Amino acid sequence: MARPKEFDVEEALGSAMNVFWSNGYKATSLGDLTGAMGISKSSMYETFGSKHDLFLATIEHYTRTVTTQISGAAHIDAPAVKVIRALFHRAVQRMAEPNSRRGCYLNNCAVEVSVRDSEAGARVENGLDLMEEAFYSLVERGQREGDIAAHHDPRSMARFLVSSLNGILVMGKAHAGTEKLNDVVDITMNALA
Amino acid sequence: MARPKEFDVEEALGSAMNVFWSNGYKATSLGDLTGAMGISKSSMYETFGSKHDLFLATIEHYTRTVTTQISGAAHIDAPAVKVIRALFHRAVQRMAEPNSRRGCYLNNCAVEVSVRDSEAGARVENGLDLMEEAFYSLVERGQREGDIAAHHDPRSMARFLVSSLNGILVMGKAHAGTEKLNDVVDITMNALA
DNA sequence: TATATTTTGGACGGAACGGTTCAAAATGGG
DNA sequence: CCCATTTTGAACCGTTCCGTCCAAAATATA
Repeated sequence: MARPKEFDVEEALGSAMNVFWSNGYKATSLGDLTGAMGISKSSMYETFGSKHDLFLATIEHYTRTVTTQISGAAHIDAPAVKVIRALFHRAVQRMAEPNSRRGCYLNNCAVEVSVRDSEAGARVENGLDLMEEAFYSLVERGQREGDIAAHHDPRSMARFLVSSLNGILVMGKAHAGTEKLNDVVDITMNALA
Repeated sequence: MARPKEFDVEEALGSAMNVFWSNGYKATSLGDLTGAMGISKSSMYETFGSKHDLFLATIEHYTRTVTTQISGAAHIDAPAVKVIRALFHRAVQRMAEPNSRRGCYLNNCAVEVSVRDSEAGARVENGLDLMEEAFYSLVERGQREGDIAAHHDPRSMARFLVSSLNGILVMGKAHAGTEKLNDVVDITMNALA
């Protein structure tokens, strides 16, 4: 038989995503990518096709990981509102760590390329929809638990949460401190009541 | 005497800003810029110094225009909450027009370059602070008028509004429709009460 | 060992990029 | 007309970039 693949495709995808995430699409060179992925340029083209194809794959990769992450948190045995608040606080905390101030990958992609790159745009839209879906089930549970006012449309509320989270992450890119961001989180959580 | 300047510097600055706004910093070439500005490469370097210097100048230019715009709206003879709502609705409407789906320039700059370009980052931060200041006076007025609950800290509320607006604009980059965005606006406005 | 496949590194091409420089043309006031 | 200044276009440099290609080395199975 033949020589088997030596590198884990999914792991290389994650490394590439991290570079795009930190630097953006245009500012990332092939050298940056292959360096982080730990493979040669030849293998990259063989496996993923092109820089752009690789980019699209990283968006899907991110969507896969982040939605399972939120969904995982949703099944924690705690009131839904507490879970939501924890998700927001963790996001704020991330923005305070100097090496993690990258925000949401979908957010970054939406801003940098979504309008001009329809292939990337479609994947970003899909990813945000799945994020909304994850929040949707949390909102529904919060309403059943009585912590979120029943008169709210859970669909709109889920959208509001996704939008707010993205807004907070953008603010975190410009402002360093976490206090300002936590103020915003508090008001956001009050809107659920 | 000498030959006078033939092009309006402020106007050229606006044209350059529009290109950066639509394409991002990295994806914008000198040709794109000089083409839109209607001047030669030589004149551009003579007047602005470099692509990066020009970029920084456009951020300041945007801050100048957008803050005077919001401050202008703030002096309209209408309840402050109505003014705020109108500002949000206009932003949503802009995202529906195919050629205006560019979001907030400060937002775009924050996402694309703020973390790695400290010079740009400082200017973005300053711009967002001034936006917050414009909303702050609106919130204070809204509280005096009785439309915004007095127990809210106006500073935090102003931050919340800036953050929410940015979140909505990011969502608008991925999702085409305005209905979803208006849902978010409604919930945001409810948070003021 | 022979075979099939993966991986690598490097070379290469063609293009685009940012930035510099210069000479010539254009312009308006003295 | 003369002069100071602006504007232009083009040429040029060195760099970086994406993508292609290939031959050699590495590897696991039969």
